[in-house]
Amino acid sequence: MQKTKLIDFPAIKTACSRCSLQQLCLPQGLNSADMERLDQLVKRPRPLHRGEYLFCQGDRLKSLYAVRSGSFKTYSLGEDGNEKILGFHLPGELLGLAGLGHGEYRAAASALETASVCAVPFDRLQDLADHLPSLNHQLHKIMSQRISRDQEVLLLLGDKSAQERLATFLLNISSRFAERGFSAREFNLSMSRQDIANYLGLTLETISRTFSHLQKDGALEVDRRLIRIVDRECLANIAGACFTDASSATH
Amino acid sequence: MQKTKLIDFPAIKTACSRCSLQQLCLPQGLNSADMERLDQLVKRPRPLHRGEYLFCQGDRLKSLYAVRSGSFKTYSLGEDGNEKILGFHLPGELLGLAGLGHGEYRAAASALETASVCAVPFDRLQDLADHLPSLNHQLHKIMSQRISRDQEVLLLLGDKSAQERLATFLLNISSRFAERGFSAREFNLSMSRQDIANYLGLTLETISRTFSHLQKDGALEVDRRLIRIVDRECLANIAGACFTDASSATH
DNA sequence: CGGGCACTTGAATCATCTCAAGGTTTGTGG
DNA sequence: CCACAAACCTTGAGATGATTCAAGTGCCCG
Repeated sequence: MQKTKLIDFPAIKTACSRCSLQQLCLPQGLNSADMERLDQLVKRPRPLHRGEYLFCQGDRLKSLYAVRSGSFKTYSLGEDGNEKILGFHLPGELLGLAGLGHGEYRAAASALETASVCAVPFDRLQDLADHLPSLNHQLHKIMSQRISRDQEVLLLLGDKSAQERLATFLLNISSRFAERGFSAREFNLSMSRQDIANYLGLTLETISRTFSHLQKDGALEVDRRLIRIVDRECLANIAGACFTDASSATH
Repeated sequence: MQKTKLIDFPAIKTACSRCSLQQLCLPQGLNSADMERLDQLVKRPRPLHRGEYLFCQGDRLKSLYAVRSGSFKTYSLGEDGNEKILGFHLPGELLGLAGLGHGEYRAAASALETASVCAVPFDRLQDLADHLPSLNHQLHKIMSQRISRDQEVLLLLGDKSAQERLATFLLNISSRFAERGFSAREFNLSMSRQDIANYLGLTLETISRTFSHLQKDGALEVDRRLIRIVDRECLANIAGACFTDASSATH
């Protein structure tokens, strides 16, 4: 009874064709007829709260997910039980791609804050892609970009110092916020220091000290999880100039 | 005149349908008619010598390459000029995938030893994939597996010690050799200590010391680049058991 | 045979980690 | 609304694993 209301209401409000994330997401480059067909596959489950799982490592892969709002972390669990964070995911980004070749999710995904997703049943997406070259190419593109993004992280973890890693991380987050229409200068991190440390291959204490240091250098102002980039150039220098964001606005 | 001979001869000898790498490579899962169509796209350029480039970072992406024999490294060049190695590539593996979303290669690839490849013009591959779902799905699968393989490397670089990294690396190489019909116990590394160090985010000296240490512990016998795994279990324990290869033969 | 390159080993240094204590914010129940 | 606990963050001091610098060996190729 009530169920119908609860499902339909957000479905109408968030059709791909009206979604502000269209250009960052799966429908990018699709004409409106194709987008409509994609839209029919998409389910929009109830929002998740901080800490809830979207999927777990080893679950059978049923759907790919596009982040609609909020943010997620994906992480792999070692048998010693401790997690290693593989990535943070903002609206418009796809989750579950690594599982596609194995039929099961390769990592767990959990919400860092209240968050919602679009779920796309994978087999139906693949069927549709078989008939819509434009969708298929977009899928190729997204997967390829994911490969090159992961490789940038390899670069980061390869031989950079704590300062370089954190500075690069912040610039990366900043430009991803900017792409989504938020401020590149000032933003709230949705993840804890512990999560950042884990992701960057450092300890919580080192992250904390490095934040203090960047602040003392005048590159940042830090207030708990609120970050303001005061001197972007300084930060970029510290990052080792390996990060050149020609595009990002100072919005 | 002579050109014709030189091109045709290897082309006949190495059609996908007769290639021993079929099951590891792009044609996996294709029926013979489809494989034939793929085969018609494939060019097989002259072999490369040690140190020669297959492509450079920033080159316009024309083809994907499948390693046919020998091995390659892919690496990204920082503007400070030093390289960061992103991966080592054995026969059957695809090169160039990260560039597909950008239209240009994101890293350089050079031969570690005399090596040959199959070149697949990317736009024609994409056209063909648009009409052959089985090929398309295989492409998805390969890209997805690449994402999850890269993520395993993130795990490795995240918080492992030098010993854990090198042990994991060797077990990984070993099982990849085994998949290709070579010995899992004894093999020649095609890359230098410097390359291994770079890849694992360590220094040359640390790699050298760690080899000595693993040898002293009785896990390995090392003679220059010839590695014999003496005590696989010991090596796996050192690797942190994060590496479980249920399948690999002791061939 | 000689020169160069790849590798090994040692000793000192340094960045990050570990351990430990203290502070601040947030949420909860009285 | 306050008191308290839990979670999160900061800072310090000492330990440690990897790096750097330096010397030396052995192998390959001309």
